[in-house]
Amino acid sequence: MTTDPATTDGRRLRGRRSREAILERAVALASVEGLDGLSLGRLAAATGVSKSGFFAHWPGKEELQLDAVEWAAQQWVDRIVRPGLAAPRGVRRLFAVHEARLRFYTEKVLPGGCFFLTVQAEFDDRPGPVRTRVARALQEWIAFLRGLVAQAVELGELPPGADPDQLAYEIDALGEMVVIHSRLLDGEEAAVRARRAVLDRLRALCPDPSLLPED
Amino acid sequence: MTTDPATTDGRRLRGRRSREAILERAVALASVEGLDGLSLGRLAAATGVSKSGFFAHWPGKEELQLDAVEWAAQQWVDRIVRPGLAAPRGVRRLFAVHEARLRFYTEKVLPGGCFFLTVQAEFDDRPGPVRTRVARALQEWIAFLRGLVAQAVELGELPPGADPDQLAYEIDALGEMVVIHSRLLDGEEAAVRARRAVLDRLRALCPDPSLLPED
DNA sequence: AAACTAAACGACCGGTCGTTCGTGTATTGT
DNA sequence: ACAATACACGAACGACCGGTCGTTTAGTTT
Repeated sequence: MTTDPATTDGRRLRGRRSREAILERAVALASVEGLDGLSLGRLAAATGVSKSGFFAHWPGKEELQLDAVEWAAQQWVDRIVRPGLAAPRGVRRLFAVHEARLRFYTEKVLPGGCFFLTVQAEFDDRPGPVRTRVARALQEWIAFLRGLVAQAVELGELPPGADPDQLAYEIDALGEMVVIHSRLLDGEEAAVRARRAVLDRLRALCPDPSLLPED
Repeated sequence: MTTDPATTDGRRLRGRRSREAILERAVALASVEGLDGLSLGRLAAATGVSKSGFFAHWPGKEELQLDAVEWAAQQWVDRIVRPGLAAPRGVRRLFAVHEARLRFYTEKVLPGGCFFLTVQAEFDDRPGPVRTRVARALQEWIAFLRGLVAQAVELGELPPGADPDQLAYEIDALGEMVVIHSRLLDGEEAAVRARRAVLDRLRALCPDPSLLPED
């Protein structure tokens, strides 16, 4: 039987619910205005709670920001990493992850397009715990991509000379800039170009052309 | 003889000087904190003028922001476009522009790395005159890159099938993301990878390998 | 039913924001 | 010499910021 008060106590349950609702809204709003641009007053209005109610969950704004990064990272894993892992190891998985990311953008899951782009640009020059946490998230994402490339090399689906760090950078850069280009100029064309770029790059390297779509 | 009061009147001269000094500092500070994150109070302290002194030059903050974008665009032309035009037409000019941009980042001309990355991420979801102006700047930059690609195609230095829009997107994305990667994780490695990526891409397309460096 | 506890509230704090206003001070034209 | 002009200033404004306070509401325990 479950006797953990955190799951049986109705008060704490209610608290956890609103905590999660707040974090979800915070990530969505921060994808537009940034974690610092987001004000507690407006976040309160958007979630329907009072401003002072926040301080029952977090001692200050910075702790809320850190939890928002955590929440966004989890969302990224759920929406991009995990679906990608459904594809078979090698270049197909690598490309599936890239496509999952592009889908994340074109489906407009977040109103601002990408939480991490906004927050990375916001905090890359502002030392502190938030920057540290954001840097770790980027580092883990790049390490994940690098691992997928290395796996593809081991499987012989990419040539032994392929540099995992190099390819991971290229795939990330081509994917991330879709957000800015699509929102500021093209609409959907940027995602098509980011897909095309990575697809051509991988097809040029992969000895087995049947592993990747032609277009 | 010059009788234009704007250049002979010592008062207006002094005004223009401080106006330009303010804009230069504004662009530098906005590359770190963004155009909205930048406060007039701190900008005043950084330039040594009083906060109220701004309103002798601009009716409000938004007009200052618009002029800052203009100033940054001019700086971009001076530092990246014009030096690139010194190279001979074709793939060499295209690559020279890319390298000039990477140099702009690695030389830390702006304390935040790139004014436009910060401001694009800040305003891509905020309608208004600033967003419009920023979008135009990006559009002009992409059009410039596209023109360089088209020119290289005409010269036979890139195959007729090369898509200028596609290549312009790739080169911009690979270059821009250097800012985030270098500041958040790698240091200088991101610039090396961005250079390598574009160089390999162009060398793979260019029929004359002598036009581009080997490494 | 009384005692306790977690969550959420409204009112308010000091501080900073962008902006306005009245004044001072050089430099200019007459 | 003396207004007129252009720039810059200090003081102050209302709005909003993150954060604190004492209190109320809802759920649990005994």
